[in-house]
Amino acid sequence: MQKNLQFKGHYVHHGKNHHECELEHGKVHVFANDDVFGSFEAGVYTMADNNLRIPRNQYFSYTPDAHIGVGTCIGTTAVWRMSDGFVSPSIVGSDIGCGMRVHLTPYHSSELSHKDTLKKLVDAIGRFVPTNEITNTNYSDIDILEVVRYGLSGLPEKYRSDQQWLSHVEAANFPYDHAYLEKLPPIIRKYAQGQLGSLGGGNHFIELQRLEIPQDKKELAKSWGMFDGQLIVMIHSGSRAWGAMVGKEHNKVIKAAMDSWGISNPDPALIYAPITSEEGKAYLNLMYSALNFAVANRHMIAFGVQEAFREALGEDIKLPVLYDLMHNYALKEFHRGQPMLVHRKGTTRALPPGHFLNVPAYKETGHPALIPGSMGTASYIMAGRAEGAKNFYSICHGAGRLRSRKATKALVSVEEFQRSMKVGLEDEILVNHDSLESILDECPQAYKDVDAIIDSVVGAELADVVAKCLPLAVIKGR
DNA sequence: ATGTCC
Repeated sequence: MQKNLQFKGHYVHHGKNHHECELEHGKVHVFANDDVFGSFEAGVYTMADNNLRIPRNQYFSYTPDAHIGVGTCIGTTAVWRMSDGFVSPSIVGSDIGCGMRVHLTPYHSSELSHKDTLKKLVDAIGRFVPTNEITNTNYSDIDILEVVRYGLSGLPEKYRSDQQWLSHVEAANFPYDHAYLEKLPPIIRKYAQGQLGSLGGGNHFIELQRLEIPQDKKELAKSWGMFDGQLIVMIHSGSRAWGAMVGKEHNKVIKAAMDSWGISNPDPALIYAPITSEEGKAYLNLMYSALNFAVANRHMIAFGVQEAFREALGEDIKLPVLYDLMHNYALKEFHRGQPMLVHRKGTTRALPPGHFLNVPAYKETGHPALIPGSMGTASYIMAGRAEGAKNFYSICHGAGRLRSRKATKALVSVEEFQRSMKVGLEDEILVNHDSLESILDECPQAYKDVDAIIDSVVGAELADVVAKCLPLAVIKGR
């Protein structure tokens, strides 16, 4: 048996980068290479054990980017049967529907790599896509109720920007019982109306990136419309105040219900309800409203980016969407012959070629799985493998935070951050902030090494790298 | 993550 300094219990080595750790209340599957596995903090196992106290869990795992979160680690895949299982706002995460989107451009990065051009683009994107908490994007012709009811299909015709706008997304619209919308505080609609198409803060970003495609993936990449050196736009955002409020409200309601049911957990922040309970149903229905908002929000961010390209470059170009998917949600999926509720908190679905859940456009190849790195480091576009079935087709969602925002600010200097962004050098990564101080907690030193995370996933045969995406410029909120 | 805190 291999040694893991952090995990004291018994574990089975299942295959390369796949460990099954026995805890008091069940098992957690960990997908990580030896270095990453050895670096896991002890607290993630306590957290797993608390989660495994939730009755009738069918599967629980960590991707290599796993780290401590509220109630449940970010990097968790947790599965219950629909018939007798549980739904947990804590295992969805606070930013419901948080996810990734990539748009392709017709440009080779060398055409736009001049600093003045990039600066112009960054500046324009900053104006067309607000980032602040209090935003007013002024899409007054969009009915926010239509958006949360029907997702992308609730957007007016004029915002349907390209041929692929509805077909190249993980989910354009989640149907649910709209009567539950009446239970939300009315003020939420006002916030949402002003926030649609805005980026938000924290780890959310828009990046201009350059593709680097491995030799053996050139053909697949070409079939996805990608080429070596291509300039692409990567977007990371979620459901803004709408999802935050849905989560907050139901945390309170379900917490009270747990008390009345006599359910308790060592971690008071871990909240869960039977799927068939009224509280569980209410959360699931409104979670879908947040997923609808999130995908429409990313679509509208991309709309703003396209307007910015048009203004900055003076060309009427199209930026077709490659794909849009989420890494914070609970989805009903059929696995092992029955309907299951698959929670992914900071994990990304990567369906393999031929899988029936793929959208038609990617049925043959599997869909692109979009994995962001930290600021100043590479992001990745992956493709799922059939072997991913062992983890319910979940892979990592990014680099994964290494240290808290507070600890990062105490440890890393602005100068170190500037060096990471190559400030002053020829290949400086442009940022939409005059000073990096206000976003110091987002520096690469705050995150794990994304290359080690990707190596873990590839080694575990969950997915392959189709393209490495190198950052040229980044737009962040604060 | 979040109109970031009752």
